[in-house]
This record gives sequence, structure tokens and C-alpha cells, in this order.
Amino acid sequence: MYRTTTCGDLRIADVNKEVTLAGWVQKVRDKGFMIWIDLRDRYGITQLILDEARTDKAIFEQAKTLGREFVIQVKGTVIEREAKNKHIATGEIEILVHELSVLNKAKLPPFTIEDETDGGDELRMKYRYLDIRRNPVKENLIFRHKVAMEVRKYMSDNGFIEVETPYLIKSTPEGARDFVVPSRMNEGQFYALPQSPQTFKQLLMVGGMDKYFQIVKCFRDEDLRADRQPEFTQIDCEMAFVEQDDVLNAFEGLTRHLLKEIKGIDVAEFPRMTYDEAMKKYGNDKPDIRFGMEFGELNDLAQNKGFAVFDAQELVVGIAVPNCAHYSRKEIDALIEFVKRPQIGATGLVWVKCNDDGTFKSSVDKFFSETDLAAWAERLNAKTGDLLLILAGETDKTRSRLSVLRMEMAKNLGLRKPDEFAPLWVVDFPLLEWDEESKRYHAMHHPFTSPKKEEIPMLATHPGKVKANAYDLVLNGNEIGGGSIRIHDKATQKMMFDYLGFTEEQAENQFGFLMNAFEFGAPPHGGIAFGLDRLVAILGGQETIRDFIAFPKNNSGRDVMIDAPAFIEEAQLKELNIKLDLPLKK
RNA sequence: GGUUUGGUAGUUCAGCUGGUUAGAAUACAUGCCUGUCACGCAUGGGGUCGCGGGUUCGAGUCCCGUCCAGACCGCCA
Repeated sequence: MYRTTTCGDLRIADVNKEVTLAGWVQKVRDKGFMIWIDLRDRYGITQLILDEARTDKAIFEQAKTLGREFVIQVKGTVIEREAKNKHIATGEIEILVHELSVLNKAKLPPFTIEDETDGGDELRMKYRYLDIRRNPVKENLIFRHKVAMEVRKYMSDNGFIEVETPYLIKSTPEGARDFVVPSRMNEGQFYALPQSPQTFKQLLMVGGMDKYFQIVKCFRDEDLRADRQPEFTQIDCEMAFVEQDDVLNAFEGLTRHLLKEIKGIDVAEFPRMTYDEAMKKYGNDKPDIRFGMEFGELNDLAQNKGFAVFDAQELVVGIAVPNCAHYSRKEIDALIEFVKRPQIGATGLVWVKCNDDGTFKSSVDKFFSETDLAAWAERLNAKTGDLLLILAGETDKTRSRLSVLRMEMAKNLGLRKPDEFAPLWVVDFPLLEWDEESKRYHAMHHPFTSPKKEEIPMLATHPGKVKANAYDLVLNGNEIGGGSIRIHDKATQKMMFDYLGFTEEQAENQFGFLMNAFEFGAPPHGGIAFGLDRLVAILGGQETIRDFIAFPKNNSGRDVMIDAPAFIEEAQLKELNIKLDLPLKK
């Protein structure tokens, strides 16, 4: 038997027990007359002690040769420490070692295996198996496990059945780029990895599995971000005989269950906000509502007063940043630089200081009176001491720019508190979105989303204005998940494909199986999917999802540990009838 | 595809307007140390300054190219 207990278990009550422990050498502290070893495993750290008086000489000498991360096994007696350590759970005891064996030596790790490691991200990813030995990463993985367990428990308790759907499916032109997999047995043909199990879960509804869920890997061949991986995990769900509220209630229940069980937090009923309202008040379809700074539109107050920069614009809109009227010229210049960066693209920024004495100082004093500025402040719900920041321009772009500025200010002011959770539903998303590049409408959510019944006639006249039965759950400024009530009849689905620019033949080719299924008694249905990686990261109070994934990919979609993707053998290519149109590297 | 920041010891970084032998911390090794737990003290080893080219009497430093990494924009139905 390798061990009778783990490194996190022993307490003062265990004194005098004979135990066998196995683990990794965290640290050897050699005082000459006495050697302490911190032995680590998944459960904690236990201090081993060897001394000249009580330890066999050979073992004592052997202990001096131990290096970091050696895997060792010891037998010994639990004794009470003379000097206790309050910082660790096993800090009252130590093990007086009388047998020591090295199970495996270890090379010196390229970075220190400690909570505050000296290793950079790239190195940690290359040696991820060492990184996982560190508490922060290990705890994140355990945290993720707990969330996944609670999801399964909640869904199962509420009558949902977990069904697995295939990973080798068919490529479709809508949406993200597909990862494709060549088929050896079907010459020249390719599978695609699913971007989501969308059509399969709808077919499960036709199959009568009226409450389905799955914790499932999805794949999208698009560029990565701190919160985006090419393979990611979704909590995927579909329900039959439901309306929008049924789906929202089910997943509001799930989210509330997770906040309660995982974080011990009770959250009131989630607010519901329309897409239009979110865009107007926050410039964004995933507003962070942990803090105020809601948009105020100033067109009626600020235009036609002789300030040409405002007069020509579609929208003049601002926010009141709390307690920032004291900002120096330099600090304000930095904000102006921030919004002028090409990523944001504003041409300028108007500011107004709401001074403590009730006066106003602004960058546009030449054009506006104190009365004007006071009216702006009132519109923006500003208090004395606040700083008003105002942008003007084309409506959509200006809102989006101000939204970025709002988030930046909140971040700088520490208003994005990681331990505070403010979920909300954003509902009534537009059905379609104009795509400048291809000069046609795209489905904003996906082509299976049902338009609001009463707005279907508008499809012919103002397609961009038609709202869908589509919704997102937003948590602290992050899109956690989204879904919709689906189309469940062939005629409507055909019409949608038509509006999306599919020929009848294309629609039949790509989604004929679904429309066929709709002809065999498809029930009304709808669903939702949550991004598990992102949800776990946010519940864990972090922005980046990579440390909640055991083996993540880097910015270029590479796994630097196994060095994937990689070239394959000529023979493999030949078997697949694939010729590469590039100089083959070895 | 674009913008931007970075690449110097095992690691994290400093290295100014170009100028002796490229530094610090940490890690590592050796020795000392009678209760350590971020142990302490002393000594020591450790560098293709990402790579290629250029400018210059002289390049870690300036220029061009390239590779890699990070953040962001585009993209992500």
C-alpha cells in the first residue's frame, strides 16, 4: 500500500499514529541538525521531520539528496510540533520519519511549483502538468468539477435527460467556421465538428425527449481571446411544449441554484431588459449592471447651441462617472487618448466636471452656459463631484464606444467587484443582422430562431426591425448563454432560409433532414445553452477562462504542450486523398 | 487580416540619449546554522541579449525583415 492517509488529513488527534504517506517534495529545509520536508499531494501539505538524534543516519543522509518534486514515500509517527504553523490545516503535527523511499526522481521544474509561481503563461502551458500541481490551478479544476456536478444534479432533479449527440457531423455555411475532419471511407468528403448540437437537440424534441440537456464540447474555428477557446464546453438544453418564460425560468432556476450552492449567494429575481433598452442605456447587449453610469441622450439639450461637432451628429450621449470631477488634465487626456485608439475609434471626448461648489467646468465652456451643463448633469443623474463624459456620432458606433469607456471607467474605479453577481435577461433580440461584407441579412442568433409572430409581416418591409423570441443571460457584463424559441414547422423554416439568402436547393441540401423531421409531428420547442468555461470563470471571480481548462490552447489555437496542430505523414494524407497546396515542411 | 505591447541567466525582470567585463531578485549548487515553515548567513556556477540582415570605429540599445507570445479590433449563426 502506497499510503494510509493523504497529506491533508492528519490533525493533533492523530498523534502517535503510525502512517504511510506518499507525495511530492515541495521543499526541503535543511538546518544541519534537522531536516524538514514539506510533502505535498492534492489534499494538502504535511511536514516531515528528520533529526540527527532520532533518525537513522542513512535515512538522514538520504533526505539531504532530495530535490524539488521528487516523488517519495515515507513511514513515520505522527508527533505534535514544537513550533506550530497556523497557516496550514496540518500545522499542529509533523511526521517523524523512520522509512524513506524515493518512488521517482524529478528534474528541477522550469518554474516554481508554488501558489505565487515565478513562471510566465507560456512556460506554464508548456508544462501544464506541473502547473496543475499548483493550488490556484488545481482549485480551479476542482471548482469546475463542482459546478458541473451541480448542473447535472439540478437538471436531473428537474426532469432533464442528458443525451449525447455526435461530434462528427456536417459542415454548414452559416455561423462560425467549422473544424473539418476528412473521411477515409468516403473519398473526398469531410465531417465537421459541431459548433453546437443545435439541430440534434431539435431532433430530440421531435423524438419526444421533451427535456434534454448535455454538458458538451463545441468547436469553432475562429480567432481566440482570453475568454474564447476553439473547443469549449456548453451546458446545452432544449425543451418541448414551452414558451420563452418556461425556458427562462428553468435556467434562472439553474443559475440561482449554482449561485446558492457554489457561492452561497441568494439573488433576487433576475431583471429582464429588452435588447433595445440595453443598447439605449448601456450601448451593449451584455450590460454590467453591478454599477450605474447609465447612458443619457443629450441631443435635445446639446444640439443647435452653436457647437458644430454635436450639431451634425446622429447621437449625443454621455455618462456620469462618480467622484471623478477632480481628474487632472493629464488623467482626462489619457481618457481622450483611450477613446481615440483605433480599436475604439472616437474622434474626441467632451467632458464636464460637476464641481463640489455646484459650478461646472467643461471642455466646451465656449459653447455652453452653466445652465446648459446643469441640464446635462441632471439628464445623466450626476451628483456633485461627478465627471460627465460625452461622445457624439453615428448612433450604433457611438453607443458601442461609450460602452467601452463605461466599462473602462468602472474597471479603473474598482466597480467591477468579482464577488458581486448581477445577472439579467436580455430579451427580444433582433431576428436578423445586416452584414455589410456579404450585403445580406444574417441570423443574429441562428436560422432556427422563430420571429415574433406579430412581426412576421414586417419581414417583407423592414427585415432588420423584426424581433425574435431570442434571449441571453448576462452576468457581470458577460454573455453567459443564449437561446431562443425555435421554428417548428417546415413552411416557416423554409421562409427563414429564403430571407437568409439560401436557394431552395441549398436549404434542402443542408437542412432538409430537419425540415423533413418538422413534417412528422414536431412539437413547439425552444432551448438555451450556457458557456460552462465562462460561467465557471466568472463564478470563480476571474476574466480569463484558460485557468479553468486543464489543457487550454494559446492565442494561435496551439497546444504548446503536445505541439498541436502538426503536420501529418504523407501516407496519412494519401490515404485520405488529400494533397496540400503548400511546400510540405518536415 | 489589422492595431499594439513584449522576447536579456532555469525563471521574473532592469539595462537611459549606442561606449569597458550585461545586472538584480529568485531558483540552483556547496558549506555553516539546535524548531524551520517566503528559514537565515556565506560562497559559487549560470547568458547565441528570439532569429536574419543593415547602419556605425563600436549595437542588448538604432533601422529593415522574420519568428514567437500576450491584449485588443475584425471574426465568433
